[in-house]
Amino acid sequence: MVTLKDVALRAGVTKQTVSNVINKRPVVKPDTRERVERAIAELGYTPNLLARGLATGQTMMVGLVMPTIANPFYAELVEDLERCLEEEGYSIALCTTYGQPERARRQLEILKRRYIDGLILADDGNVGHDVDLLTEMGFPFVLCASETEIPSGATVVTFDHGQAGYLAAQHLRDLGHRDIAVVGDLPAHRVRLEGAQRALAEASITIAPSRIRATRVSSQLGGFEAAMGVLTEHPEVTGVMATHDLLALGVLQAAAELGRRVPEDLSVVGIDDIAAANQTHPAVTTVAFPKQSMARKSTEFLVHALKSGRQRPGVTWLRPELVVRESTSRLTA
Amino acid sequence: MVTLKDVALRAGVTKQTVSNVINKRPVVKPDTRERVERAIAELGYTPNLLARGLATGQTMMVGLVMPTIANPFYAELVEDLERCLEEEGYSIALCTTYGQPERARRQLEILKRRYIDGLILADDGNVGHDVDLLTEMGFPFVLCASETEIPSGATVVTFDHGQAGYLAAQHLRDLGHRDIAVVGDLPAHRVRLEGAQRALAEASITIAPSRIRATRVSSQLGGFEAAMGVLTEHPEVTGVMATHDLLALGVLQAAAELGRRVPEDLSVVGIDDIAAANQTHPAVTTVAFPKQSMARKSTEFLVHALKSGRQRPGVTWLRPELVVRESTSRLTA
DNA sequence: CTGAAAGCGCTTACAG
DNA sequence: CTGAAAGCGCTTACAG
Repeated sequence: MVTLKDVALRAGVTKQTVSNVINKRPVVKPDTRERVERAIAELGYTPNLLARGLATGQTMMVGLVMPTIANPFYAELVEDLERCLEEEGYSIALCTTYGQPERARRQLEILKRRYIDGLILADDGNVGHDVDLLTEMGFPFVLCASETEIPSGATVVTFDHGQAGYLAAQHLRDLGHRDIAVVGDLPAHRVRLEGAQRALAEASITIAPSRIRATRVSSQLGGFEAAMGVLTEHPEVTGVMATHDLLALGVLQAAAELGRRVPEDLSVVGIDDIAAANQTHPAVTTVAFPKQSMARKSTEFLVHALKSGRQRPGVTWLRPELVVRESTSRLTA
Repeated sequence: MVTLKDVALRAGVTKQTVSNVINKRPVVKPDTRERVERAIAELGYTPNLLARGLATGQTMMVGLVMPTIANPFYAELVEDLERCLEEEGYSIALCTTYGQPERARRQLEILKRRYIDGLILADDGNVGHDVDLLTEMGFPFVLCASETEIPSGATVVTFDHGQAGYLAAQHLRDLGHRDIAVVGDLPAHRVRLEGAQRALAEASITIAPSRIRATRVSSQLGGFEAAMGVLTEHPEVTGVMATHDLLALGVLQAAAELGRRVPEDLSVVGIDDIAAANQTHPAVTTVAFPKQSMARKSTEFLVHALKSGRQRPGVTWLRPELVVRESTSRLTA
């Protein structure tokens, strides 16, 4: 393995000068610089990041703490973050917690010993309680918050879930739907439901309690079951809002099972915009969360904290957007 | 930040002795050991992994190079690997390549500079060509191979894709199906198709070329389109094998669209056993790849190479397993 | 079983 | 603009 010393020897200068060249310090005479650069190229030298990290206290690694990447949402967030962080020269150490606080703590302990520069964590509602722990660990961090309570005193980037519900319901309302059912991951998605109710209230529509169906499990299957129930009991429903896309996929299946054509007989709208939502037939109209903005903002805040040396607490709200596809249409009758 | 020195000072010994205690070298007198351990606890000392890495050449990090974790298969593999590696004390640095060789090369370059201990890469058919590059980089690596050509000279863990196709088709065959269609990601999944043909040949069944449909895109939508085509043109088909589960989901949708009940009118079998396959209604019968075994084996080989100091080239084949769910049934008249 | 010294490969003041 | 020295926090022979 070739080191600074080898390069210095070859170029006939000291390690210091080589270091100056590498770090682009404008104190090296042009011809010296060129000699050093030639030696670097000839030897194929690349700095040992470990040694540099030890010397400078900067490892150029950031830790990513996620509940699970088996959930496409987090997987995509990780990829977006990786791209953003890469541009800034950072590599990522990945830790998944499976929502287990004790596991999260252990992972953080290890990251601390590795002296990563900073941390981006997706709040699954557990880690948020550890803001104190995180703060006392001493390195900058940014929280990508889920729908659960927004922790204070931290730098947080989060989505406006109420607005998402609002947009989904507003869309159904504007298409003329009046008898609307909700298939939802409740009470977790309470805020989304409230947003929907707000949109409908503007047209003096209320969702009958009998039309609001909490799912047994938060999956496609759960959406299927809930939709089978509500659509069988209340066939007059013309629009269904699912509080997330996986449920919407289940609603689609229930509609097929019951012989109701989507969107001709039934409009279905979801929230999240997972990839699968655009893979079904018909493709699902949904409300997209700007994941890429979340990645970009989080990176921006973290890098700022890293460079300035101090963290700027506060909450940044990201606005969701309606994506109209094929599963919704104007009420005809 | 508390260091070895602080502990040594507090315990009234030298750094060497503290190091001996930490590394559990059985050369420390019991009461000295206890004194040191008390000091460690009181100070809350944990070794700086960066410094240790520089001194020993062991960072206890392994790099994971994956095409993308947006594909649930790789995401789950990463999680399984994380769990296995964690048990051995390793953290993971994640790199996604998006199947771009040039990107992969850049990522490897950075990992090299970080002096990770070893590498596990999922072969997306690109990285396999870089066995030479990898070998010359000098650290141990294990390849989790995809269906494409198996690189030689490396330590490889892979699935028997032919066997997967065999099991899927054998299942349909044993249920009495004779007119079988294939919806496939071809030619990529050629080996799976050949396995299927082998199983059917045992019962003197051949798949008519008109029944083999390559998908336009390798997604649920692609499966839908291909199935619509083949089922419309050949309504006498009673069983469909999809070369992977995402396609099978599309086949299910096509069946619904065409008013054919699954499994009463049509049996559908997939391959992969992605989570979604067990979320649909009906749940998809499929052939599962033992991802966890892949993670365990890969970790085992890597750790062995790390400890023994040399890599043992060779290919390990992992056998898939049939998982019977609701989308297949015996052919009735 | 314990102590003093050198080294891992960098960077960073500090003289010249 | 360049050189000699100390230091980041560990580990590892090597004496005692």
